[in-house]
Amino acid sequence: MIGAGIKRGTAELAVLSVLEEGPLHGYELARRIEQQTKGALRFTLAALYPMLYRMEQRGWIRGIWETSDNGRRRRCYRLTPTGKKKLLPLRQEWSELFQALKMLKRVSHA
Amino acid sequence: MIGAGIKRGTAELAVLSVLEEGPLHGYELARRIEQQTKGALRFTLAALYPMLYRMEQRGWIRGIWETSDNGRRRRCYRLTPTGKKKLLPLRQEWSELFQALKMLKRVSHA
DNA sequence: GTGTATATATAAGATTCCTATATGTAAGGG
DNA sequence: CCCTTACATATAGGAATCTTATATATACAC
Repeated sequence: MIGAGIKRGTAELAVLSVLEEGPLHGYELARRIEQQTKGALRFTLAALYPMLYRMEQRGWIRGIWETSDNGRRRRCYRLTPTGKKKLLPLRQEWSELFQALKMLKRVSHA
Repeated sequence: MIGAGIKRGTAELAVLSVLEEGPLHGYELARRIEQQTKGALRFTLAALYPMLYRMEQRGWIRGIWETSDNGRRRRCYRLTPTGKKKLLPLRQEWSELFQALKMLKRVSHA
């Protein structure tokens, strides 16, 4: 059975997927998600920051403060080994959900 | 852009999809969703009933009280024309979401 | 010095889903 | 006749996620 969290957790998968490419800070993360999905998936920063805290507390990501070239202070997040291990089962859960919805569609058209 | 409701609204699509096959009451509805998705998608009745009220208030479904052969009182819901019209765009939204998540996956594997 | 882009943060609110609980009928076994 | 299981609807309390709105602060261009 698909867990309860999965149905809402689009942001979780999106963050993990983007961080898989490399470390990033929140502001850029939001832009990448939007760009890579061609604007289809979009998160406000107000939704993202609390999400990043939660994921850090779970040990999926780790953030460190750094100063960029322009002298701006920002928090750079990277995937932890634990977070990396979560990606595959998370994607499988999503895949299950998609298949389940397809089944409902198929039956109703039979 | 994908609307906010879509990411959580699995139950909504499931209910509409199953009701598309024909009128049903809540209890049976829950069983059909579980059966047709082979147990992958499952909703408790406590989650379903409030959902049915909301959908009725929006005019997507309409429920009427009836007495079954065994003499049990139950509320039978059927899709309204408005509800039927919502199904296609809802499925398109879901499709968009799936594609968006696939894009994130594809990029991260490039 | 004013605006725009960068960057993080919190508060208040809505929505959806869950567990737990309550109510009541019908059918079958012991 | 009592107990359990299946049928059937309903509400309360709580958790999680996402939204809008707001606050703060720096860098750069005009």
